[in-house]
Amino acid sequence: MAERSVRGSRTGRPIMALLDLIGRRWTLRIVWELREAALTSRALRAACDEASPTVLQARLTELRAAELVELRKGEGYALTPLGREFLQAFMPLYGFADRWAEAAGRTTTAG
Amino acid sequence: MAERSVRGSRTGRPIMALLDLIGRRWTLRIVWELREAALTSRALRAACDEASPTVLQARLTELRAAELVELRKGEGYALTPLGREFLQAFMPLYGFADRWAEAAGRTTTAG
DNA sequence: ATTCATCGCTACAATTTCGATAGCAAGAGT
DNA sequence: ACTCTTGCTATCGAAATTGTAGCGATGAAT
Repeated sequence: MAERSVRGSRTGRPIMALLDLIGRRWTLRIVWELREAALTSRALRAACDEASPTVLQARLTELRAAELVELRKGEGYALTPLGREFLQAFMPLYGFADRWAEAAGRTTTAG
Repeated sequence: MAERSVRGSRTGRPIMALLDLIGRRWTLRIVWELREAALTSRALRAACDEASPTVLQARLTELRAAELVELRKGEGYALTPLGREFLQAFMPLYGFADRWAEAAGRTTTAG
């Protein structure tokens, strides 16, 4: 089977492709900001701390090719069913983030 | 509380810090390659498709600061308990990757 | 003690990517 | 036609990544 257009990691294992896709700036953030509702490109930009449209557009193109995000006429960008499935699989990390901030934050940064 | 040294996303929410940490090239890959056993810096490099030691070292420093990875004398790099907890929270995405390759691969790439 | 291999790690230049700003073409409403 | 918003592109300086070479330290064998 042909490989998705992801950089490096030519092992063919899906996890590598996924690791590569989400291991880019703003990719995860974009998915995260779309978790509740569809956002127009500008609303999304605002949600992402006014990140430059250059990168945002590049990431959105990648996410659309990956079928995690789609552009709906009159609504803006939204998660596809597959995208929502991804988000669901990602959620445990949201919970971990809190425990991590609690544990690591206590010892590394000032408490 | 002082913020972890993560780029951007000054919201203070742990998830943003985590999103930012793992949204960098090779970060997730490194954690992934350490999932089973400790690896020396060179073994890790080999596992990561001979990625340049410059980035690897930078990511390892970040991961050590985040207390997800530690350097053990005579063993090399290994996941900390917190790192293993992270990996556990990440595992659902491993399962998703397969479904994703199945679903998206069928429509985007040749099938 | 000297050789040798391996370890974690760094220097450096070239390339790639990102960031910030400005602006375009298309569509809807007036 | 005018205005406003939307998705998207252009440009260029700044920053990150890549690729290669090599450092000092450590441990084992001679």
